[in-house]
Amino acid sequence: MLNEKAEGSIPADTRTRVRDAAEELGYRPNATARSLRTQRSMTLGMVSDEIATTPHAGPMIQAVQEVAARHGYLVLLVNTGHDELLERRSIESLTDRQIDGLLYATMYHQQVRVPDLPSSVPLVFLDARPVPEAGAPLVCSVVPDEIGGTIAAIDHLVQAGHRRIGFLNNSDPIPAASERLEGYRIALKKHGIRFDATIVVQKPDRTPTVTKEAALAILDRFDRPSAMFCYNDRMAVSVYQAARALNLDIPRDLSVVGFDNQRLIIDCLEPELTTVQLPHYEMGAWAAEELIARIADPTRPVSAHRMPSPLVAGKSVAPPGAIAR
Amino acid sequence: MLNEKAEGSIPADTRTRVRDAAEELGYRPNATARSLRTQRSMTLGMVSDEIATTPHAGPMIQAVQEVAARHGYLVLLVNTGHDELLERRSIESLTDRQIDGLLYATMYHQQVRVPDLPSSVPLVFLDARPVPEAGAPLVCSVVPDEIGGTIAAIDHLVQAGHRRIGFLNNSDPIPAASERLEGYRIALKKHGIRFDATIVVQKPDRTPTVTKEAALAILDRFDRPSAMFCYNDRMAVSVYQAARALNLDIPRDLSVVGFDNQRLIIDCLEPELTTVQLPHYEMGAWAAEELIARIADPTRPVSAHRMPSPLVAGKSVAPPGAIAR
DNA sequence: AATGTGTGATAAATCGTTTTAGTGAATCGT
DNA sequence: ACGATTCACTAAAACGATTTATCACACATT
Repeated sequence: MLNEKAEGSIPADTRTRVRDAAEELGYRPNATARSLRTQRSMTLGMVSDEIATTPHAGPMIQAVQEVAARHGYLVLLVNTGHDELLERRSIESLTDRQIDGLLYATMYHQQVRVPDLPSSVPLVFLDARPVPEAGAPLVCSVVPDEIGGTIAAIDHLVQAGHRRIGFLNNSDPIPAASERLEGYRIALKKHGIRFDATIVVQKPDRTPTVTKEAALAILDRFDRPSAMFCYNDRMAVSVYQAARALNLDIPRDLSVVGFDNQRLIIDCLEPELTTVQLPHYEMGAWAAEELIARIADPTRPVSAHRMPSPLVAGKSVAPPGAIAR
Repeated sequence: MLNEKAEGSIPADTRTRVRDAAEELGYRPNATARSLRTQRSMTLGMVSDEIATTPHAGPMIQAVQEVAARHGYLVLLVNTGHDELLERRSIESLTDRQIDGLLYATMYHQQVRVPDLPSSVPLVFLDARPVPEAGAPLVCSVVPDEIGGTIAAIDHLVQAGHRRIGFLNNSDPIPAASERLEGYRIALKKHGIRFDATIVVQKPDRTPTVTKEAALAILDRFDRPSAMFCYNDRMAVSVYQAARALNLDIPRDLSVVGFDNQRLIIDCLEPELTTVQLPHYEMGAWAAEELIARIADPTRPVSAHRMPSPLVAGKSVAPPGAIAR
């Protein structure tokens, strides 16, 4: 009676009277009963490996949440750490609650197995890609355009006049690292610059001292690069520290470009770091939109989207000085 | 039949046979139907003002999520920004879904009005306190012990030998700022140190340049303090930058203590910043536990908890040098 | 032996909606 | 004016579990 379906059928004044009365009494339809009857819960499930440890989470969750709200959905959030059992149980728990769709998010660009899930539940990967297995079901995904972002960074440095550009990369076996290396090679080739393995180093992330030593090793040489491209902003911090230790002024003696656009880090750095934006918000929004569209039309073609990663200019890039020519 | 209630009644082998069959068929009880009948959804609602803009969110959400999972609950997360209408609609949407309890979180210690909510739904404030109004309903809350944390910081500095301790505070009208100022006064008094308004300055947060200028103004004087206590780690960054501009070595010429223990920031600073931990994880866990306990027993007495904020020692504190005596 | 008590199994009611079915009246076409 | 179709409205069924009611039967007590 209170729904809009039977449009012309009821006299307008009656309808408004009833509606007013309902308003008056504070009537709210019981969503649980409605879900039970309609088999739709207007709820999206979101599972992710970790939320707290990485600072990327915020914008992604925020975006998913906003898009969901705009379409009348709410988001059930679960983070499972890397506990397989917990993950399985969480997903069961979500499907028990009749979620209309599931977002599977990881906190950095990663390859993951496709979780078991009733095939009736639409699924979208967020900042993750299905590991390419034979017979694995196709599933929608959105990841950052690592290669494009890297090329933008190198282009920017080359345009500033740099030809000798070092790369401090992450050694972990993840797409983010390998694709940025690939982008680096592509960009060098594009500009006719020879790849020099002596100024490319891969170190595990999360050990600032190791990173700093690696940066020192590259920078404390007569043929040091005039610019450093870093896997992320945190590693760029180590480069800043190494540069200071060697009395190199940024950007006069050394240009630096990071990755992530972590404002918290960048605000600590003088001069402000030039970096590449990881489009977490945009990916979250895309994934949520895609999922909701897929709920409406489960047959729509699956797509693997790469979200552009634009350069964010700071003040850490300048033409190379006289020394590093 | 599949529940554990009728314990001794059914022969053991029959029960296991039935259970195995259920397992085999992949039977899962429909949580929606169960909720409808039992009026319990095993779901907690969590609304917060903002998630993405502040980096505190992670540990709080994580803790809530973990505790909830441990008790068999899932968390419906909504963030409303500062949109009153959206907040009201979100809370309605949550109660429509029969949530068993609601966490109302803010991203920094704040006073908030108590949201309207059916009185049957237990409510706990997280990092927020109800604004003290006449006739306002009492509600559980957990906030950081700002005063205790501040005292710990000042004690630490005094123990290192400092007597002239500046304070760079936030000027926003929020409990975090006023209570830290209160803690500062209490700690000084405790150690018999006179309050000197010329080395206490309050500036709005989020404007690093203003903060840096304020720090410069305090430090570029013959009677500059030998130590600075800062409202948060971000402000401490400005102090570091001011100190460098003035050629003051930290900690030799100036000791610094921050607040928040933001690892992302602290990892950027040399030397490592001594700071005070804001117990986000612990508060989240407490709030979730309290909420779940309150669901089980709605009559339990309301409590306003203050979570200890311990000092986290870095390398930015040393005995005062000869100059600043 | 008759009554009362406990027990295990089966049937029915319930939760609050949506959806379908059904009913009588009104409208329409020929 | 009669049969057919539409229409507004009421009643009932369905969603899938839990909870309560019913009932027959065995057992124990007086």
